[in-house]
Amino acid sequence: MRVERPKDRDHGDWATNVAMQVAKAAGAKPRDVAGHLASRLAGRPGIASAEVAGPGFLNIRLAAGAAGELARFIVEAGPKYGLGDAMKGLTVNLEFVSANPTGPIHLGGTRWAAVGDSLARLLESQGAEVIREYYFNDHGVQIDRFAASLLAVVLGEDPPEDGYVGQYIQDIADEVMVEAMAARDKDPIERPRAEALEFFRDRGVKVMFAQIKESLHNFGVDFDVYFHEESLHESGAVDKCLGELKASGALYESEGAWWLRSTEQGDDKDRVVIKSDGTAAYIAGDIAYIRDKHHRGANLCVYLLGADHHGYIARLKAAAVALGYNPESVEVIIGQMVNLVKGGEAVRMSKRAGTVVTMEDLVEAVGVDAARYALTRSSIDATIDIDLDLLASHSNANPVYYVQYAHARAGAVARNAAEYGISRDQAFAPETLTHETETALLGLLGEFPRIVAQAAQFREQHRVARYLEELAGAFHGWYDRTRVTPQGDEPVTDLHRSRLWLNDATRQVLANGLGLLGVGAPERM
RNA sequence: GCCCCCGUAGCUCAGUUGGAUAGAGCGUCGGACUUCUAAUCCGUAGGUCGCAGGUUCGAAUCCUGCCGGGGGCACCA
Repeated sequence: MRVERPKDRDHGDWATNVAMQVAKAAGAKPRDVAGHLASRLAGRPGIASAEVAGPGFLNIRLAAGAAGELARFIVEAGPKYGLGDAMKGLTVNLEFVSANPTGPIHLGGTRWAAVGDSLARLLESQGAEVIREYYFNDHGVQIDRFAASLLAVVLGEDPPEDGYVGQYIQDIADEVMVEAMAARDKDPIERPRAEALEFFRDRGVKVMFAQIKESLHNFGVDFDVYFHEESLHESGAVDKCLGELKASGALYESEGAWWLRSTEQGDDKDRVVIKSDGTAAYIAGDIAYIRDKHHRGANLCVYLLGADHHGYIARLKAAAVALGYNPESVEVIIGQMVNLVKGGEAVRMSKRAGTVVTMEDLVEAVGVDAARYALTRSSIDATIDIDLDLLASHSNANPVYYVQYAHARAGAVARNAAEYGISRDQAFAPETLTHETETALLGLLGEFPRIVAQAAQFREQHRVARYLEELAGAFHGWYDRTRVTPQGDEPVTDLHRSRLWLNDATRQVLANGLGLLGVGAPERM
């Protein structure tokens, strides 16, 4: 059952299918139920008409003043318009990006940075407390390979097998060397090989991580917690956790290894947590990490992962269950991949071919706003193509400008109105906002809170972007056919003043919506 | 083989968790600036919603099967 804005304006301002839904239970025909409701609604304050239509829809038309009052409400609510409290009391640990510190963040990670931050804003808009978290995999063999790659380039050797290549390896190695010299450390390359490797591992990761943090910051994404996997091992948290899980029977022993019952959460097979040589598998860190997140107050752990990590869902939920938590306390959101496109053709990103696009490349090419908007306006279920040339163009193939322009335009209207002495301090006559573009605009403005609440509930930030495009369209149409300032020697009337409220209300909603996407709302363009 | 995502206008994608005549942008074609920002607006053309069944008052949406594209299936991390 729902009350919604009908697609067809002829069907009124609001329409509901309630009569069809309850007809069976009421033992009456849908149209009869609707007719009864219509007669009860008609004549109530604010309602102009209520009619039965089609198989039993109830079409409701609001009195002009009632619809227009919304403009005042929005302007007075300001940045708070659109907020809700459906998630009050919920503490969400939202983990995203978590790219390995062995290189810069690529397009894929950039998508999760934009989406994750937007989801965080959406959850917060509904009253949830959100911890933005980045899990820093600084423990495994890939870090050893990274260190070996740095050392190799300093020594002028060939990169190691499965090592990392690219200019950034040289740059980081240089930076590590410069820092070593400045600190008057012992020259790294004079050290024994094992010691030199450890030196580059430690310093190299620090430098790489600082770069990643800076890129994210410049992208407008700052995490509350940068969590080091290494710390779970160093503190003994992993060992302690594993010991308890063995003792409690949450893990079982087979073929000399200890297993997690991930099949109970839909996995193809159970997963090894403690290898038969007694060492911990990667997943052991994940388990201890989930416990740590809960201990830090999270009652919902959300993971935003790429499609290539789809297999993690079952094992992360199984990990929660093994720890005694509800599997619902772990939520894994899987997003599809990002493709690089040039001239209409897909380009396979390859380090060797030099076709890798990083977060910094993307920002440099198109700017933060265009980048974030392009990455958040699509459903995460859709694979997206990024065409740098297209995004850099200030054309309508680039809807971020369409929305931003609407905001800037509303700002210009307000400035002009001020010059004419039109201000919101004077009369507001909501019943004067009767132009068809005004009815449409007011209708859309009224939907914003519901759009935001649903976007948060379904973890679908793209709904906000799509809504903003629709709202911007309605605003441009209104701008084109009505005027806030008088023409010629026309006097200023209540209609002009009332339209300023509508203009400012629209600007507020555009700003609030863009804010949820982490995209700027410029005053001028 | 099994699991996940996708298939909607020439292209890129929405489609309010089952509603009324399936939408937007780009691209076509044609219009609108001597007055608040033309990064805009108005009009036009374009569809077996991958295919076939099923569920019901009603399906792009839910179920089953098939076809096509992408991703994943380690005692790696």
